[in-house]
Amino acid sequence: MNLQVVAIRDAREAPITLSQPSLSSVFDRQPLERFDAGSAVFWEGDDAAHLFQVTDGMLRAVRLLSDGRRIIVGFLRPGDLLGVSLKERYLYTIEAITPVALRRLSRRRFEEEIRRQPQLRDQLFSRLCDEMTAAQDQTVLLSRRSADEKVANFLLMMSRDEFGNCTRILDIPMTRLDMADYLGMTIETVSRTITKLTNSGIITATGRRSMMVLKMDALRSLADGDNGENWLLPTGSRYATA
Amino acid sequence: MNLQVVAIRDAREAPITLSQPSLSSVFDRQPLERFDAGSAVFWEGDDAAHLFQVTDGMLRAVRLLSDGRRIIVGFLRPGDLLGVSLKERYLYTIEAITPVALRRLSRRRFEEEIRRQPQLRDQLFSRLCDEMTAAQDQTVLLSRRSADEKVANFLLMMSRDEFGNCTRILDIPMTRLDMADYLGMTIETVSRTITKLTNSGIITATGRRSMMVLKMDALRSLADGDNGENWLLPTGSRYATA
DNA sequence: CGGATTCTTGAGAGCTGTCAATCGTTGTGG
DNA sequence: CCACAACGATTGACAGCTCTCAAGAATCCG
Repeated sequence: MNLQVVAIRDAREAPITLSQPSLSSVFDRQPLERFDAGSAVFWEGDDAAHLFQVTDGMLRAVRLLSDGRRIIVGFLRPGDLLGVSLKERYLYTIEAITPVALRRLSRRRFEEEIRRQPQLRDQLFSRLCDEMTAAQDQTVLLSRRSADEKVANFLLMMSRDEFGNCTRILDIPMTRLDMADYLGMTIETVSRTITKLTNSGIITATGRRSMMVLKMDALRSLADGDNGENWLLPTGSRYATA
Repeated sequence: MNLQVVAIRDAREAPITLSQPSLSSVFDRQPLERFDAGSAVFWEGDDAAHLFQVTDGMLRAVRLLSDGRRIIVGFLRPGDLLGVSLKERYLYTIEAITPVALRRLSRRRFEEEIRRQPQLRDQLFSRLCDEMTAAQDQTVLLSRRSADEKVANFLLMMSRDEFGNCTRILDIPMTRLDMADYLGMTIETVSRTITKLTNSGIITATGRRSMMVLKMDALRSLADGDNGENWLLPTGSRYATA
């Protein structure tokens, strides 16, 4: 569920034959570059001279508003492409949340490859369309959903690995502030919501930055906004809404 | 500020030479089709068999969530293309707000034209990128801004004509519900906010569905979230925040 | 161990949503 | 031309949710 130009997730469904190069394959020969946690790969406003493919680790795409508000446009994981744009300058800052490994390609060379291989252009185009519908969904999530729904959706997003499979054990490398700035909330509300989910037995903390989903169904129905069935407090049910 | 695949606004900056056909020129020979206000051009889930270019009037792109919530993804004006997608089915319903005139092209023919003229593909690609950054801005607008800021931004959007020029006289053909579902608010809050803007002398109603901007600067600073300078109540200033 | 950072928790206020009543306009039919 | 219904818009009262401000707890790192 990455946003827009932020990250173009490569197709993983179809096995790639040698005669049908994939978008990510153009990065294959590039050397690995490593960035420490907290360091920036590029800054908003920089000359958009390179594209990167994430090989390992997690990053965040950050935008700063004129009034100082900070917005996280998306999180990036292995397989994502970043820096795809037809603009002259990057529209957001990319920062490493964990130590990361990337492969870099100059924009010039990337565009050459795209030009040389029309299939790549089709792939890119198709990926852009997918990203846009994802952006639409994110817009809906942010504008019309409660804190519970937002956090539930976020946890579900984190529960999917890079291949789309669903795991019960979540690795949450980002801080509460990152989550808040991604979901359009404050860190306090994020914290309170997670506490509520924990108290209701839907999730349990297994470490400082990891947790486990105990009731995946409950989490899913929360994420969809099915608030009718009081999921909170199996006994006592102070919050009964029926 | 149209969203994503919803509407692809054609380039208007550069004059188009005959040897450099524009995206919209492929529609030029198509006959005009007219739709009454309130009627639908196509429905969410329909086979995405056609593309349309808006010639006259205003439309809305609507999505319905599983729980019944209604979301307006964008408004469409003359010059906009709609139905652009690589998906099999339309992702939203298009309804005419006013009487509209459209030109229709089958998707097959549109794709043929795109294939035949690589420049068109470039234009389309570039337009998609623009729309995605617009979608990003819309996401920010919805997630992190107050009712005042949302409405101010909406009015500014409506104050721009199809060529990007700014007018003081606004034509607002859509209902409060449309605005509410676009901005992620309720009709009551929309109404209250507009009343507040009117009382503060920033806008004034000139008709049932039209208004005039009296203080464009104030509207702009509101839209940007500059809430520090108490714009409300020129005298009395109950709302002083300094 | 001590400081810095992050996270949690609490109390209170403000904003927006909900419910409900009223007003104004539009359109229809007598 | 007026009465009336239908619809949209406005306004009010109230509740609930989220933010703000603040303090304290937990964790990390030197």
